[in-house]
Amino acid sequence: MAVSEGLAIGALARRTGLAVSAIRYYEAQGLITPWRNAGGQRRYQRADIRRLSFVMIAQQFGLSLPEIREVLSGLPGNRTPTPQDWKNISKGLRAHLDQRIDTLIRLRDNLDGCIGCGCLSLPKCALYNPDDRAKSNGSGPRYLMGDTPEG
Amino acid sequence: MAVSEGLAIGALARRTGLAVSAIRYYEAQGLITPWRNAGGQRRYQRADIRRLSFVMIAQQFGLSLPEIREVLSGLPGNRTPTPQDWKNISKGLRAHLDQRIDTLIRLRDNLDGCIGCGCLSLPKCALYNPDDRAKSNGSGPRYLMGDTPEG
DNA sequence: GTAATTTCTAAACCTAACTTTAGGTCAAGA
DNA sequence: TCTTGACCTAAAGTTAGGTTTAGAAATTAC
Repeated sequence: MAVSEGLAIGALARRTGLAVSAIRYYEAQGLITPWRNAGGQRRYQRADIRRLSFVMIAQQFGLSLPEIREVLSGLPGNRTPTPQDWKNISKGLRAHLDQRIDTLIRLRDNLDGCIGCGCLSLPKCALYNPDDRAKSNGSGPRYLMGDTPEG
Repeated sequence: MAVSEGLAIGALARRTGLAVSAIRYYEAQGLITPWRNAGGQRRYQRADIRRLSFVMIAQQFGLSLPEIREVLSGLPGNRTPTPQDWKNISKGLRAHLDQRIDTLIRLRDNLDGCIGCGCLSLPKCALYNPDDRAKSNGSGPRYLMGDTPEG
């Protein structure tokens, strides 16, 4: 089995820990592009192990598959990615992760002062209208914990 | 409209920013329990505004609806919750959030040293076999970014 | 050469968290 | 009173991220 023959999908699955069905699904989502052998079976490059590993890590960081596809598009298409190539696209992940951590820390720091404060009066509260919910729809202001002060 | 008549579902929706359909869904999930008026329509207490606000905040913290139901079960059933009641159940949220933040910070601190390091050799990597993925199935070791060193 | 694996495609199924639709009832205002 | 808007139920649809199934073809092992 020459190297040029590539990896079968089952071998790639064993190397990455992913299910075969997941790998085919990722192909359908444009995250990985195998070629086909004479019999029509998928064949993968060794570099695809790293590619799928990157997908798994990025998922843990909270990126959706379309977002991961976007990040991966920063890799060179005409050659096997180098360590520097991976380093480059990882910067975007880092920024994404920093932002998520900041948001959570901000929420945490407001939890005691808000739910726990005893006033429960809100709109003053910092948990009022947080980022994620604000962008998710346009249906007017939201009053988290938003009873009127005397409520 | 006496206070004892309670809030209609549309009023509750406006006060919380939630969709009417979402409030009915939460009822089906056991998160909120309105009574019915003579005509069979749902009626809510003013305290339910705060209850739903709590649900929304807990969701942002990453809790599932069953988990939130569990947390809410710590509230007294026989009277309107006091600020201290809310403070008490918020402690569980705080712990949950602390854990999530720790996990993300650990992941972030390993990102540069792993994807970005240039070696890409892994299983040595700390991103290898992280918590969430490890518990999610038993299909053997996982080699995130797991090419062999010469790959 | 034959048997056992593996792989193939397409389509259906799954969970979470909701929304939408359809057809009908209730409530509030002029 | 009448009309309009709010509300009701049940069921189906939606999105993300996959898994499962079924029947057929390719590959590998002996």
